[in-house]
Amino acid sequence: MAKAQRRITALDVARVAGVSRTTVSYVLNDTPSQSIPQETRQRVFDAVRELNYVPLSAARALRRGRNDTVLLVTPDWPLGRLFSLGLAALMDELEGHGLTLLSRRQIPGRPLAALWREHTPAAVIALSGDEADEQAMREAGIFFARLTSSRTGDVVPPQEQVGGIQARYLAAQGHRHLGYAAPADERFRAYRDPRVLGARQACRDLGLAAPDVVDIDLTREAAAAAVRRWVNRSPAVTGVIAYNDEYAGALLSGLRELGLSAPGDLAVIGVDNEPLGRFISPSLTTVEQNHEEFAARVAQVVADGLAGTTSPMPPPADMLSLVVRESA
Amino acid sequence: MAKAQRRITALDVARVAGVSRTTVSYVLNDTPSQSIPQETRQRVFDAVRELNYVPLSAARALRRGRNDTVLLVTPDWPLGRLFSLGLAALMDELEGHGLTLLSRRQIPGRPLAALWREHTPAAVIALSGDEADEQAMREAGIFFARLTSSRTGDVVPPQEQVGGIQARYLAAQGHRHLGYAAPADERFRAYRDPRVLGARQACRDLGLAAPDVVDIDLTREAAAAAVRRWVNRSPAVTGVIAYNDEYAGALLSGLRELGLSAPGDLAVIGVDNEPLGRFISPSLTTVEQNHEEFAARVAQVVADGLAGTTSPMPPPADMLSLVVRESA
DNA sequence: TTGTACGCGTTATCAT
DNA sequence: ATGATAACGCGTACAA
Repeated sequence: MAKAQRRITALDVARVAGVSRTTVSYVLNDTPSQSIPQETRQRVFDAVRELNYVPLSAARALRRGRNDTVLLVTPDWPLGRLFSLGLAALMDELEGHGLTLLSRRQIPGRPLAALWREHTPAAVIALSGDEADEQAMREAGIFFARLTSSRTGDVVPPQEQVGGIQARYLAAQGHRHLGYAAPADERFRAYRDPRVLGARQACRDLGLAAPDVVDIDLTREAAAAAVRRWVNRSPAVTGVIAYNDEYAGALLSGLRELGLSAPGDLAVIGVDNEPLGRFISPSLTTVEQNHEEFAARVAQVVADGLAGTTSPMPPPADMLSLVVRESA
Repeated sequence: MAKAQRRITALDVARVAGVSRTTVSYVLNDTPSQSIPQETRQRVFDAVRELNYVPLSAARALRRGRNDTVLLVTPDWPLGRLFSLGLAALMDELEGHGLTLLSRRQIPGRPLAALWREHTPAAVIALSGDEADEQAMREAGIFFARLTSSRTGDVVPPQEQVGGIQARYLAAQGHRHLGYAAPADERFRAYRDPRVLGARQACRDLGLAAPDVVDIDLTREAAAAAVRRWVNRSPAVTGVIAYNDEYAGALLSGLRELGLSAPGDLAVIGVDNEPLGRFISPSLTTVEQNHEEFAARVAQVVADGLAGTTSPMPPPADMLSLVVRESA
């Protein structure tokens, strides 16, 4: 039985390759200030393969002062669908850039600094962040990507735009009086408020009355009640913006219960392009947030930031697409 | 302007607290073999707070030979919905145990060892793994959690059980001749095959004929064609198992196109409990895989494994629940 | 071109 | 009960 065997270090590689440990390091990091003959390099590579040597990230990090990782700081409220699904994609994208994603939850009281001081990542991704935090990280040489920022532009699609797209589409279909089915659940505030705001702004820009916002629970009964309110209103609401496809589904269900249908009696538009939306009747018109595109964009911003390249950062609206079907 | 300031180390804490570095380390890790007077401990804690000291994980890892991280090795085929959604939850759960999740994609050619040798995690989570890999990790003192294992029992719900539950439910509703709507897309093989197998086994156990498996694309037309085949068969198929809710939705849509309906003409049961399933008509009967429970279970297994506790590992079937609605 | 030597911050062994 | 000191593996200035 083999005794618990020692780790294979760069020194072992050096011995096998018949060079010094320094040379191994130079070759593996191809240090620009050193020129190693090709033959020597090959000997090192051969030894690496033979020994299955892999550098210990902890030692690298200790020495270089930073890890080849990206720290994702997640908020304490529940992540939306865009984020949950984008997470796996983000990991892949970053790995393509030689980076490993690790994530920690943001504790409201605790300062952000505690997290990156502990992990010393190459970059930090956060939904939002103090000016002070950002400054401190800059000084520490850590690239900081803030996903939502009113000043520098967002990486994440501004939720205002989501509401705006919905409102404009309904208006384009001839609807003059809109409703908004918003979640009563407080936990969705972070998404709900900007979406409602965006819809309201779009209506104002279009010269329409502000949408009639109704907070509903996610039940057919609550949805039916809202529908009744809208159709009986005068002037009647003819198009309604749903917070997401789930709420849109509830509205469709409520309409059926009342013997009404979309889009004739009430047009409905959702958000998220849930898989079932295309198979229901009427099929659901919706706004899709492409989470893979989202992940790719975030990864690109980080990679560019680390490379010192000024990230092009095209408008995030590209990540939003309108999926027109039958319900509106 | 402050010059790029030095890191705050345990030595700084020691100086402020008026003790030695060693004592600081003892207090912070409360080393069992040492008993430090309460007053000294407090002085150390105060100094830590005052200086906002946070231990550098890289240095810890280098010295202790392992990180406080869990390495998730993901397969190279696309992760299912259970996994994608469970990922965020898994991160949270592990953080609750003082662990940080980091993930790397499994490269088919590359040995698993390259990954954990580099990161030296406390534990590794993988979908599957060599016997040799497992052995090597055991020797290296790394806990290995294999999510699917035919021998030791799975952490992830066996997909065979999913198919079994679906088949048994339909049988309990009186259906004697079943169909299975499977994805034609090759990328779903890893889930598709065990689910079909489970359904087939359940049918055999129940004395039913094997389900008529039809591979379909995710379109209404393909679904309608399959439906036509089933209802015209003799004996007619009266209940059909869908690979997931999306395929179930396609079937429902196909039924409508043919002027038929569920469950009267053909009962349909799905998998995943997609959000829209409860609002469509007929509402969708389905098997739910609770991804949060899944994440919690995985985290528990890892935490128990690290603590040396023998994990209780109750049957993963708890993670599956039947959601009975109208469609079957 | 290659080798020697030091330090990164922490934990653990051994004295005191 | 506390302190001095030696590793952990790697990168790099400097010497040869």
